[in-house]
Amino acid sequence: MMVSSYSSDLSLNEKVMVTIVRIAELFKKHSSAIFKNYGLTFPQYNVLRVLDGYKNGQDTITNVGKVLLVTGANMTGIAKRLEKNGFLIRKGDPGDERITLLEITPKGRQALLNISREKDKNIDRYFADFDDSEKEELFKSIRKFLKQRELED
Amino acid sequence: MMVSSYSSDLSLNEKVMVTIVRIAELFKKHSSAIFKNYGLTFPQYNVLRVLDGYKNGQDTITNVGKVLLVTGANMTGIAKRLEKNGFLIRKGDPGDERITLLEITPKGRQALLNISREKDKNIDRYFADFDDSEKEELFKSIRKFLKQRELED
DNA sequence: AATATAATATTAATATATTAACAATCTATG
DNA sequence: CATAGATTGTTAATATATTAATATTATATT
Repeated sequence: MMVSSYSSDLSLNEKVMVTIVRIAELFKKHSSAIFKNYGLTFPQYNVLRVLDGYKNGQDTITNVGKVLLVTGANMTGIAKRLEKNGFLIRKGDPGDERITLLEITPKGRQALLNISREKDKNIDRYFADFDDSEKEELFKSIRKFLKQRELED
Repeated sequence: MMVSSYSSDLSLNEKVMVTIVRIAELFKKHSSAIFKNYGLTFPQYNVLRVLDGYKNGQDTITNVGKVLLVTGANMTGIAKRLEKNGFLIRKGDPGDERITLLEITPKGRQALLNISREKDKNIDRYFADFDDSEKEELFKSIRKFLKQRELED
């Protein structure tokens, strides 16, 4: 099987990008498999995670989308499915009738708690061969990487 | 705006994963914007890229899917749309009638050539602040990272 | 040779994602 | 105040993605 022959021409830069995309995809697959047992998909989990970070458990659709890089049209569907399954409720903002507020429910918070341990175990598996200083180094490196590109837009 | 308050509780490990997913998503968005001008989506481009790596420009649906971490059911639709737009053709394998071979067309190869320069320029932007040794270090680090997890399945 | 199992690909149902078009509300400017 | 423009969210069309069910062909086992 010549499965990997095509990658031999890639520049080092492209190899780094391909590897990063691959890690992200593997991570999403593994995480999704965990979340599924609790009735959540990957983006749905992340929406709850953002809401859970606020004391009142609320944020607007637009804000959550900005944090997660999810477009508004896409957020509409994700929020509707989350509401249908009782993980959040949607309510209008009294001060601005254009706005739809999302508020995580107790069921939503509980789901995050239930998922927590398994999720962390999955994450930690990636770091089995890294010591603390290596980890810090890697984080600094990819943060610089991300910042470089985020600022350009 | 308290947009980032939720992330303060994340462990270093989780921060690394979140950052990697974010880089991958940004990269996909930027790449997609380029490919779109040539009539291709991100996964469609990657399928062509795999086929282009073989001298005969051919591979089975299953093999391409394995390389790209795309499920078979998903490959069916992607290949059909690529065929509809003339970037590849589908043909049966004379030796095994279960198999559908994908073969990149001259139009497909030309599209890759046309995209090449812009694609590389986009990639190189991420590395503006990295010298060669830093880059090698980063690559080694994330390769170890990926291998650790790929071997577990 | 007959049949059970495996491999390959497709279809259907549902969720995610993007862009474009739209509707409703808010804000700013004259 | 009136209205032009911006903001917020939804809908529609299309592509991607997963899982489950299915059909077809290959392979293995008896």
